[in-house]
Amino acid sequence: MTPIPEPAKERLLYLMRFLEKRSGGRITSAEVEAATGWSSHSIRKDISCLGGEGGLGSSAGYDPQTLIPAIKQALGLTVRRRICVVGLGRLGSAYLNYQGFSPDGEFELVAGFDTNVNRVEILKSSAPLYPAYKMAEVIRRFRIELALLCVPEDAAQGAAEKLAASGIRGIVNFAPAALKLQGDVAVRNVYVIDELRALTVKLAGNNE
Amino acid sequence: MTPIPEPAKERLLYLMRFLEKRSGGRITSAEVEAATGWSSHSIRKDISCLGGEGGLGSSAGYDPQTLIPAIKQALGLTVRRRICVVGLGRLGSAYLNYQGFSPDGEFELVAGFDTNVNRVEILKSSAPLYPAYKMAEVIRRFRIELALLCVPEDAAQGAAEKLAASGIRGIVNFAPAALKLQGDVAVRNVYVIDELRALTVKLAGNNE
DNA sequence: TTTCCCTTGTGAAATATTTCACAAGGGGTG
DNA sequence: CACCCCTTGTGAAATATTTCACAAGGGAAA
Repeated sequence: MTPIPEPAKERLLYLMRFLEKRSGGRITSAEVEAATGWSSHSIRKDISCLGGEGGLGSSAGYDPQTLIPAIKQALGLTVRRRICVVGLGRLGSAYLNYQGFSPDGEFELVAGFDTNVNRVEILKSSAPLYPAYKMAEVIRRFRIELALLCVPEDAAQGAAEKLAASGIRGIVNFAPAALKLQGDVAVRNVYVIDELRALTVKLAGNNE
Repeated sequence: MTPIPEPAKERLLYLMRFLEKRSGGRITSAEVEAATGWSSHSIRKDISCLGGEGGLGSSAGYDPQTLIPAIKQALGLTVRRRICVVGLGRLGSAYLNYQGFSPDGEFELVAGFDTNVNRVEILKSSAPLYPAYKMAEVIRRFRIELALLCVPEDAAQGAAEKLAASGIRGIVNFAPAALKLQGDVAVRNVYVIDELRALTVKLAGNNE
């Protein structure tokens, strides 16, 4: 089968979230267009990448109950992954207590790390917390695959290297640093200033 | 001049951040390739979109001192914008105290809002806090253009509509909701589960 | 000065992605 | 059943983006 275009993957991810939140029965490409702004053409094309899995049949439109698993399947979101939070400052502890990581969900939060031993002892959390020097050991022991990197900017590169050396497979980087890593560690950068800048770029673009 | 491709804008934004953090003199497209993984060809092409502004001349490579302002200029990042935080839970208060929004920087944080009046009174913050019902008034009075939307999922759509009605121009949405808004409000969605999923998709893609 | 090496800038070719147009098919209604 | 309306699926055309190849030019060294 022809590979799924990169932009289509991003759209399918977003569509999946939209479907998960939405109640109601079958959904048409026109409804998705109204909700997202993408053309109904591209939505149908994206869904057709899933390999004929999508809806059609009894009534018109797609059945979310069928479509969501089809997207997960096509995108490889079928196995559960264990994750950890590195850096337990304001942002890190916000994610530590985030309710979206349920033990029976897609992602299971199994550890938090911080260099500050005090913090590790004082913070309360449903996941166990460890001092940073135990990172490699804990990541290996629990087979943690993904990390939320929430340390300050100047510690980000060092912490990322430690994570990579411990065998982590992917990092969501919240620090404003351009991480440079050996090996095949996937990185997604999330940085609020860049998001604000991107909004500004869109605004400026509208005036042309 | 030919418009800047959308993917190029994202790269330029990232490149700008990289340059801001980097010390040292002129930078070559080869160095950017090593740091980011993009081909040096596309980097040169991106920079050439800036309209001949980039480096060349005295020594080889680009001068960051010239390049950064050129990118800002081309992308329309020249005016300062006032921003606010809506929803002062864990995530919202993390951003309330984020040091990256300096009064003399690109973005100035001038207000925080929450429906919980208690929180508004108790939290300490360098920006003034207001109860949610004053949102429209405060946004208009201070000409706030952008918002960080940090409310819980079920309050997101309502708060976003209120923001839109108050004349906000752009929203960074941290809630797992697909916002649907009238008018020309720009939206960027930031959702940690989607980022984790995107990492998983990359990992799955590597095994093919 | 001349030569060599390393760089950028850019039109053209190769790819990738989106948009389009229309065939095909289900379901309800008369 | 026959018709109509509304939907999806998809090859082909139109665009957009990336990659390539190479001309051009600065700087250092002999």
